[in-house]
Amino acid sequence: METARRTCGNGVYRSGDIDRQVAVFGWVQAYRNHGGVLFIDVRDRTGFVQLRCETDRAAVYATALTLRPEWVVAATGKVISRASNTNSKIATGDVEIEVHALEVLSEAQTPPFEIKDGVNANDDLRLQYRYLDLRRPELSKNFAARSHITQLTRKYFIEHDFLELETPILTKSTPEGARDYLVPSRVHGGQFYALPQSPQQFKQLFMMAGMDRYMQICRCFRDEDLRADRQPEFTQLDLEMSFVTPEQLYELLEGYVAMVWKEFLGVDIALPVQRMTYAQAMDTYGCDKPDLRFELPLCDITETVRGATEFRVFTAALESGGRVKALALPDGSAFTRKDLDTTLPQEAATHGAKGLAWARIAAGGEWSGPVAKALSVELRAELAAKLGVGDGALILFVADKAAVVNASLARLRLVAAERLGLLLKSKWAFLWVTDFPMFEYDDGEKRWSAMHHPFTSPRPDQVHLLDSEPGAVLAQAYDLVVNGTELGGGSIRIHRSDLQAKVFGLLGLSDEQVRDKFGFFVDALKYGTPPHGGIAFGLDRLMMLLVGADSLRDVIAFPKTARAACLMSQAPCAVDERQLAELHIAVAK
RNA sequence: GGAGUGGUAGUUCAGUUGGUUAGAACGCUGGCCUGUCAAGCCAGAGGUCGCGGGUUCAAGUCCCGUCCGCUCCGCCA
Repeated sequence: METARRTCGNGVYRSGDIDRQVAVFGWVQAYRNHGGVLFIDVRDRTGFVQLRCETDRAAVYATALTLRPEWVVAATGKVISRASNTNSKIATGDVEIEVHALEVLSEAQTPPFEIKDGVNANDDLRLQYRYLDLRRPELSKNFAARSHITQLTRKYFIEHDFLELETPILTKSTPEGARDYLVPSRVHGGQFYALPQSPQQFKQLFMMAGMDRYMQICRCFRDEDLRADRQPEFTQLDLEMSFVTPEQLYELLEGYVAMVWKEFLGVDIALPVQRMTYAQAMDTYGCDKPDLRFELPLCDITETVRGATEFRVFTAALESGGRVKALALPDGSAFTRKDLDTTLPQEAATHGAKGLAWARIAAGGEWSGPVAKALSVELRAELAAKLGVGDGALILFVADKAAVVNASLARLRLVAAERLGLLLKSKWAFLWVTDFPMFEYDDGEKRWSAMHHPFTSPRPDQVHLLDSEPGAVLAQAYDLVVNGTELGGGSIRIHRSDLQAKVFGLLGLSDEQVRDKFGFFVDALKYGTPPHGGIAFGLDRLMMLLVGADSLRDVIAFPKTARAACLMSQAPCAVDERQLAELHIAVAK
């Protein structure tokens, strides 16, 4: 029977199949023995169907009695109606297979956890037995979805005249950016390749080569610490176009996400997507990827409180050049005294805030809370008006350096939204964040570093500021944010070698470093480079959003742990001396 | 590098102020059962309380160290 032809997926049998002679293959998900009749649910990735084995077929019944969960079986028989015993909770619940022959193809040890949805096994156990976890329908459906999305993606961009092109995995380590994963060269002792953090330079070289429109679904590697939405290797939808403006890119990519949301979720996205500058986002929401499924804006009250209160927390922050911002919740009743004294300050503290001040406005306009008594009646009225809140409101204040104020209030905004039930998975808020600064100052290294990457073009109207005021220069860079997740980011690139040289100089790279690290690239720029730009989408994060996963591990088939290990294969691991010797490597003890 | 949190049966968990033989559910094994579909009923087996050290008459429980999972900060152009 191993050679019999499978009729179809187990989850697709319906009443229209009744009386068909069929062959069913799959894993035993459950068996229910009623003495004279025995039911077996046989699963594959399409679902499961119920086999019915009866004592009057002695060989079938004898085999059925031996079955255990996760054994692999083959059965032939006839699709029959369940008559009065249909089960509407199951897709195949109208029918069952009357088994005429049954064969065990593989026995299975008892698995370390049950293979069914809603399983609560520990993450480490699930990762160790990933191949078993992947049998669970709620996980395997994510990978069918992923396949669907990659096909839709290729189709969309090929239809828009893109070429799908490949770039090297063994490439060159560059300064700037994330820590590289290095690969030692056997042939060139003491030298190393780097795995790509992204194909950035190669895709620009494709533009210089006249490829015009490039796309790739490619793996990228960054040796940095992990998060729920960050793995050391991840998949990017990588794009680059010649002779393109940001407006054209927005239009193309809005078309892409609209197509994906429509095809996969049946959801119509309102186009065009809302836009906001980086400066607006930081001012209003305290972060560069605001979740706009809900409002709850932050309000800068620095100038309102300056000179108007003796409240030490505020005055101390002002004296050292800091800011005071407020997050006003029109209805604060969801927050207890314990939240205000403990939970919320702890959240704020993870982002550097030394404390959290708060005030409630009771019915009748009476203010209470630790801050209230330090605020005059006039100031209270002014704040309430500025924040647009009245009776029942809760106001959270953070006073500190601007970066701390923004980060901690942005965090509290999300905590509050979660508590208030505003993080709806059925709601989609798309946003382009534009006009990022070119550079941010690296206090540790005492130099400017590129906010996006060193190939990002300044806005044409900003070039003249490069010499005088690099911190103020705005870039032609943009991020696409969905429900507070940075889904993708890109920029118009520098296509003139003199401008590129200037930017490298501002980043503190010497001519020698530029020649050594980017020599081929700056040479290429001199041979007729078209204006070009592009974007990269995090495909894994896109999948997280589409399937509603809370972790990248649910959309990456064989993911790594928070310490970048694979619990299944036990990578990374030591290698033997002989391998190291070939690579001219000695491990420091 | 830092902070938080978790680790007890195959699995998920409970385990009080340190005190008798560490429990439950599911799973597993055996038996019964002809309409279940989270099948049901009966019986049974199953424990290095992550690991190491310490305090104590006595440690799953307290202390110190360490390993591993998860979340977050730093980091991630």
